[in-house]
Amino acid sequence: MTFQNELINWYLNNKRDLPWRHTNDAYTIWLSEIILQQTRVEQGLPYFNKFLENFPTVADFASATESKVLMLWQGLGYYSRGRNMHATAQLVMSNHNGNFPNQHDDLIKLKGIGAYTAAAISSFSAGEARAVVDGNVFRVLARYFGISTAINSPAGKNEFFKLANDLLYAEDSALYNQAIMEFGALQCKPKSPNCAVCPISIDCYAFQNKVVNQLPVKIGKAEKKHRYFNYFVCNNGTEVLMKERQAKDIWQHLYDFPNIETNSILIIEDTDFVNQIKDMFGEEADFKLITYKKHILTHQIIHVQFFALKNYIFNFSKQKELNWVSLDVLNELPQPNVIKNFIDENF
DNA sequence: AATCCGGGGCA
DNA sequence: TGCCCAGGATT
Repeated sequence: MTFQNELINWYLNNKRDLPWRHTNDAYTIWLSEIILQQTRVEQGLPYFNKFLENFPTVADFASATESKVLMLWQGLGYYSRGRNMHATAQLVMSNHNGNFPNQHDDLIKLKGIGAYTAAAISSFSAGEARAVVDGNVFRVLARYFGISTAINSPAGKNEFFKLANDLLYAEDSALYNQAIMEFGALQCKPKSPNCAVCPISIDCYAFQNKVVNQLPVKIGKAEKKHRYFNYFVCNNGTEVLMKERQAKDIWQHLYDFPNIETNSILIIEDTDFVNQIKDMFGEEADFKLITYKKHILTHQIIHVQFFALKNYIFNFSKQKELNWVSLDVLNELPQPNVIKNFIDENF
């Protein structure tokens, strides 16, 4: 049997029952594909159901507020995906008469849709002969064919894309694309793949040469940057001071607390720190440390300290993006997990 | 070409 | 702890 037929055969016997596999509606598939970018199926599944329930059509998505979209996205991470979806939904309404595109060349122009997602949507919804190349496909091809070109280098991307498209079973690209991804996710896993029961191990370069754990090759891994956020919790019993985060940084358009970022972990006795606080909150400001959390992102380790603040006077002219928010509606504002968790534990 | 953008699961 | 996940945008 050919490589392609082995994968399809394996898929038909081992596939998971996932909701987005029961439709060829481009909008629904788009929802699933954006949610699943860099996200495990188990983690994304409840979000997919939630979005489809709140926004049954692209028109419903387009007419929502961005804040509503980010609320639904809360906790999933990579929030630009949610913001890009919102912009794309509105563009589909204005430029495509509300009909979600299902052709690769139209899809690739939309915000948040790159090479993988354009191939996935066009293949799954229209049967277009485009090979998907995601993390699973990189891994399966690298191991089976013994390719040691780094998958995150431009040369590697070209090589794997060309190979994937050469291998594509064009008569049913959707079936084959699903098959190779599912095979990577369940059988040819990153850690401890079950090569003992693998149907293609006899022709697998990595298995035959005992280099399964050396493939695929990935380069880079920049050092994580340490940042120190010092949040000031101004809670008067009915309202709390919240800040909408602005452009060019993490958690864009999500809400956190007034923050003094420092270059190292700070201690409460630090004179410069105290002066900054008094400049921000007045001479009488009184504060004490509530808790410390280490919050780890892909490229940053954020050391978060929460301070309770009392006897403060706030000068709104210095911080226009700050607003008092009633505790009753606090859960209607999208927040990063570290903030939401703090509120859940302390309010 | 390199960096940024979250959060969670797993060995 | 380190790596990876149905990647894409930005510089």
